[in-house]
This record gives sequence, C-alpha cells and structure tokens, in this order.
Amino acid sequence: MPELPEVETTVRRFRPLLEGRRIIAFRTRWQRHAVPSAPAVRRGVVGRTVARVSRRGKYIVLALDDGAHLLIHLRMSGRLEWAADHEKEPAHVRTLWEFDGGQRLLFSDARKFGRVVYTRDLAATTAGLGIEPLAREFTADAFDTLLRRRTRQLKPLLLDQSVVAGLGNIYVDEALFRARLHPLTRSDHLSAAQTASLHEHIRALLREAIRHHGTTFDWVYPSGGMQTRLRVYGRTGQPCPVCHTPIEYLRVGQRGTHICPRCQPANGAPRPKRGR
DNA sequence: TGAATTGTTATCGT
DNA sequence: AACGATAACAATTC
Repeated sequence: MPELPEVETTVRRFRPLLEGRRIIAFRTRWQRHAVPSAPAVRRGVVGRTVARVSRRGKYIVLALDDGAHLLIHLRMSGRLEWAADHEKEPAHVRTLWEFDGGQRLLFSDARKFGRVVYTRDLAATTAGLGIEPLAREFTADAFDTLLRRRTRQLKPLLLDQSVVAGLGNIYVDEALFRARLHPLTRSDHLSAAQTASLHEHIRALLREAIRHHGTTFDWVYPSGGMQTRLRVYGRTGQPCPVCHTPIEYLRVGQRGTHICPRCQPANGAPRPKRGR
C-alpha cells in the first residue's frame, strides 16, 4: 500500500541509480502492466536515457531524454528492486528494464494491480490528479476553499486522487486523528480553524513519514520506520495514545477506518440524550 | 475456503 | 450536467 511517503522514498532511492542511464531492453510478463500496450512502451523507452526521476501523487515519473515520460504506479503490492543481472530475482517480478552496464530495474507486483504508463504528453496524462499536498500552492486557504466547495464526507474526499494527490488509507486515518476530525464529517461543515488544522496536520504527517522512509506493514514495502509512529491505523482495540479510549474500527466507503471515538466525535451528529 | 486488502473506474441516482 | 455515493474490479495472501 505505497502512498505518497513510500513513493517519495522509492523515488529518492532510485533517482541516483536511474538518472543518466540508458534503457537497452524492456520486458513484461504481465501484459496489462503496460499502458497503452507492451509494444508501445517498449518502442518508447528502449534506447532512451532516463533524464530525471520525480513523483506526482502516487506515480513515480521517469522523464526520458526525448521529452516523453514513463509513469510507474505501484498500487497495492508493487515494489521496485535494483539488481545486477547475475543476482537471483525476487518473487513476482512482472516487468523489468535492462540498463547499459548490465543492471536491471525490477517491478515486483504480487497482485498485478500496478501500471507502467508511457506518454508523450505528461500534462494530459496527469491532468486528473489533484493538488500536491507538499507543494507551495497547497496553502491553508486553498485547502479551505477546496473543502468548502464540496459536500462530501471527509475521508472519501481525502482519498480522492483528483482532489489531493497522494493520500491513501493509512495517512488519511492518521491525519484525521491528529486533526481530531471524524471521517464522516461533511467537508463543508468544518470551521476555518478545523480546515487549517487538517491542512497543517496533513503536511506535518507526510513530512514525518518521508523522514522515516514510510510505513512498513508486510512484505510489500520493507525498511520503513513510520509504522511505530502511527496512532490509530492498525491499532484497533488498543488504547488511544491521547485519551486511552480503545481505538474503533469502522467502514467508511468500503474502506477500513480507524478512529478514536473520544478524540474524533461525530461532527453534527445528534448527541446522545442524557438520562432523566 | 473465502474474507480482506486498495486505488481506480464504471455506474447509478439526485 | 455535475456531483456524490456505491459497486465492481484487478489478483493474491493467510
């Protein structure tokens, strides 16, 4: 479940390995990985040099030396590995690139949900993505406007990549907890102070997670350190670090959701009647 | 064995 | 028509 911090960590790891290297072969063993098609991706990338590695939302973006781009989305179970050609392959390698010098970029993806997208028009391909939460343009005012002109529940709204690009289930739960907001609260029902708080917590949380190289939960994404700093995600039944109330698990828009019922009271919900 | 997992997209309703 | 809510889907793990 790589989200923005895990993707950013991956980008930082692979930037020095890939930049300036020439791709001499592209192969995929799972045709659906390649968009628009495996032959199209191969024609586009073979012979090209990787000019620059960056990130947009949860996409890893390889800028090629001819102005085209290759986007890699890890989805649920994708991870990248770097291997010299004599090393044995990790499991579930679906797609790989060979570079001059005999080294390879391996795209391992147990669930096969990942994507490798070749495009000559990066702007058009990423047009559907929302604002970058760590960019300068993501100001408290911009976020306030964005929340206020929608009428959706906070959690599904924050998970929507066309609104804010890069947040996933883990960091949405954590950001809402830190801002003391219930995930079902309608986005247009927040006060200016609440939107400002959520804005600040999202940015601080993502920066903290990047600093700790992301969150590691299973075999998918190793070597992160953020999992010990999460306060609600994956902690169902354990005491809230703030008030010691047991963390509750609920479903919001088909997503597993973790909250502290005391720190994150339902906003606008009818208060339980006091006896007598 | 089937429930759980998640981001994206298709579909339906308002 | 545009938006919001919901379902379906990809495939594997435990």
